[in-house]
Amino acid sequence: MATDWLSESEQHSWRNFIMTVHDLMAALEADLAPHGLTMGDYEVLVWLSEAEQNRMRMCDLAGALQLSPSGLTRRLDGMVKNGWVERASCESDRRVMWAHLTGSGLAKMKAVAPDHVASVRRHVLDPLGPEGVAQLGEIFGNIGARLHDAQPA
Amino acid sequence: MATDWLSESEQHSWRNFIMTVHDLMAALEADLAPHGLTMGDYEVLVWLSEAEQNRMRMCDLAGALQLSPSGLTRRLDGMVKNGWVERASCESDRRVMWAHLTGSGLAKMKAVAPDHVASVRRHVLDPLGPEGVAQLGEIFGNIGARLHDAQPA
DNA sequence: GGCGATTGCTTGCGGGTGCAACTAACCATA
DNA sequence: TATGGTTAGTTGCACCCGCAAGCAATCGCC
Repeated sequence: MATDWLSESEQHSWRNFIMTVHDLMAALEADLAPHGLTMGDYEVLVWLSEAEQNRMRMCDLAGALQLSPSGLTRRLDGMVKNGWVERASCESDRRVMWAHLTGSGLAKMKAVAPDHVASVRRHVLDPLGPEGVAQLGEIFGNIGARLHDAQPA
Repeated sequence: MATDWLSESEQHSWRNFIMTVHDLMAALEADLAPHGLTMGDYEVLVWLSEAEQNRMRMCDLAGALQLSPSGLTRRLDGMVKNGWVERASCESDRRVMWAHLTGSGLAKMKAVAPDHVASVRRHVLDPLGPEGVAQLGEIFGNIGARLHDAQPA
């Protein structure tokens, strides 16, 4: 039966996906490394730069980054040390810590973004073309929809 | 210019991909966890079970798993401790260590595979349908081809 | 045959992450 | 107001991983 194992073409697609994702992430990390940051750092910069007043609550940021609370604490430690982010306590709820993008962090973001965008273009968007990019979005939209349907139940 | 940043649709596709991959891997890991192994462990079982005489040289296995030599050493440590894999020295080249799948490891593989296959079907193949699966393979084939073209140069 | 270069694997070390436990603060209800 | 439950964030611990160093064995070339 087709349900007990994968057909040859299914297996080909699946393994292609699994192995290429690994290489792709490594390539993106490698392109970002000369700038002194990781993909994780970059995503912090992106989210904070797009946030109102360039700041987010730790818990919201952790959710956005798909990171555990402790994971975010440690990641921010590094970014604070680099001067890209500041912690600020919240007046209205003293449990909350704001992660606030500094001017230096915003400058870093603007300096690095073009390179990273070019990297994504080179490794992903250009090889796929507009049609492939649309398919990529649709495919992972479908997978994500199924995932989020099942989980919160 | 379109080359300095991503269009809205490009950004949508890209973020959808990045975030869903994270959730997808977490879901696959979670489905595998009750069996007492990780995706990494499972992949070792797959490669060794498909290998000639159920064994591979460490360096070849590391390449197959996209793992550094030290990473493989540690992963095998765990699998040896669980009795799924044995190390065996090679007669013809005494630098080489064979990673050899034990009977217990093969049994584990056969016991777990149907569940994992079902997990992949549920989270990926079913939501996409045959056409989507083919697109998935093509997309990452294209990305992978571009990656491997550039690197070895 | 011999010696430098290469290959295969392991170990030390540091970085990144999640889980569980903990503290602090907020909230809801009596 | 008092108390139990919830939420936000940090810290301790363990795990996984890659890099660099080290060691052993093999290969290549004189």
